[in-house]
Amino acid sequence: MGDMGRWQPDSRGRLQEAALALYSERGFDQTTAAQIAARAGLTERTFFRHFSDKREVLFGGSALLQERIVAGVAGAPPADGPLDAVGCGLAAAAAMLGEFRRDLSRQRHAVIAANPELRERELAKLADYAAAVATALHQRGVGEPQASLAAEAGMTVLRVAIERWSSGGDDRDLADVMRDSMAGLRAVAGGG
Amino acid sequence: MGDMGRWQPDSRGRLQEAALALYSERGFDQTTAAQIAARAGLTERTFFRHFSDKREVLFGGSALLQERIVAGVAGAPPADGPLDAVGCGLAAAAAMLGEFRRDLSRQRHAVIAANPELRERELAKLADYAAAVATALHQRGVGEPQASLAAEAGMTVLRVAIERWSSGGDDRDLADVMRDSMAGLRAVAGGG
DNA sequence: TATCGGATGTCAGTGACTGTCAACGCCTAG
DNA sequence: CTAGGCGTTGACAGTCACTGACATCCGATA
Repeated sequence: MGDMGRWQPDSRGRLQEAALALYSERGFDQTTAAQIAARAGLTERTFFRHFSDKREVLFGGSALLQERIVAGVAGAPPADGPLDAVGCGLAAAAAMLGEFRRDLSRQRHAVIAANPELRERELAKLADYAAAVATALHQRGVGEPQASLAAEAGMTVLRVAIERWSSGGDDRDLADVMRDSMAGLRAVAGGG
Repeated sequence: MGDMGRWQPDSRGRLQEAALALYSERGFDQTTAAQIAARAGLTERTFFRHFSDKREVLFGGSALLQERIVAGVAGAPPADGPLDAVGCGLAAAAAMLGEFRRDLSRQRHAVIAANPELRERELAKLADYAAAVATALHQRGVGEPQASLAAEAGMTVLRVAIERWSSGGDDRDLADVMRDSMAGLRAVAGGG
């Protein structure tokens, strides 16, 4: 099922590493797919077999992250309201992102922040998460537009928290930053 | 200053019309920039002089819309809280979008909804609005992360409202739909 | 050993986008 | 009325993202 290469193992992983390195060194625009492939000991054609486009190579873990978030929402206490349930999903996300090496997270975040096309793709991923979370809320009996609003608001919290954690000076655990951001949203939205 | 063409007038407008028509008929992927230009009586090279890429031709009014939103926020009553101020910006947006021919709005929305790349671009525009709104809130004395959260939450409301208004069965005024969505967010976020 | 299947390499092609330069039309100075 | 400046457009060549088709290679299995 995995992807153990026949020649050198883990072609996909090597491509991801090479891409992050080159995007950091030369910038996204100045890096060609052929260069990434060459650095990984492969050909351009093989790069596009593993990743649908040049941006996607930076978002390899997004499907897994989405699963975790949805699982967190689905596993929230039944008595929780929509936004509390989304908060459980965010906690799951924070746990998963916390496992990763923080220097790599920052490097990746810096590359994405430096390029408009990559920011677009990241927003699209967050929108995908929001759609999946809204579906999970529907299964908890939440109707529309509450489900969509809670899901999208949750992704707003995720985005703001990751921004503060990853490029700002906030050195606490991501989970803490995220709880703070959620509280901030509640204060702004509830207090008027 | 304007763009009154030397040959036929309004090259830019003709390109926008041609693009919307072709994207509707054949789909975004199946339309080439050369085809759009030909339909407008111009060349491919001229298309890319007016629009930075194939998607941007559908977002010609976004800069103006952003100005209106920011003006709405800046002009909100000083006593209003952050989210109320953002609500004033949304009202300005609804007013401007309401001036447009509704059939064209729906056609444009359908084209965008049908294509992932165009959805990405629309999300990017909304993120731009959010950044501008956050800046406007800063000038009202709102700090971080309240400004970013209120701004992003407001764009969430805008997105959900436009979705309901433009492709859903909600036939009321956009301004009404938007007020409802804002109330929904407050209920979800405030009530838990 | 024969062969099958998945991953890779090779090659040719389309189309988005860019740089460069020439041609054109309008406007203004003389 | 003419000459020259200036902004818009056309023509052309080039790079690179991405795709389809086909050959090839490796490891596993009968």
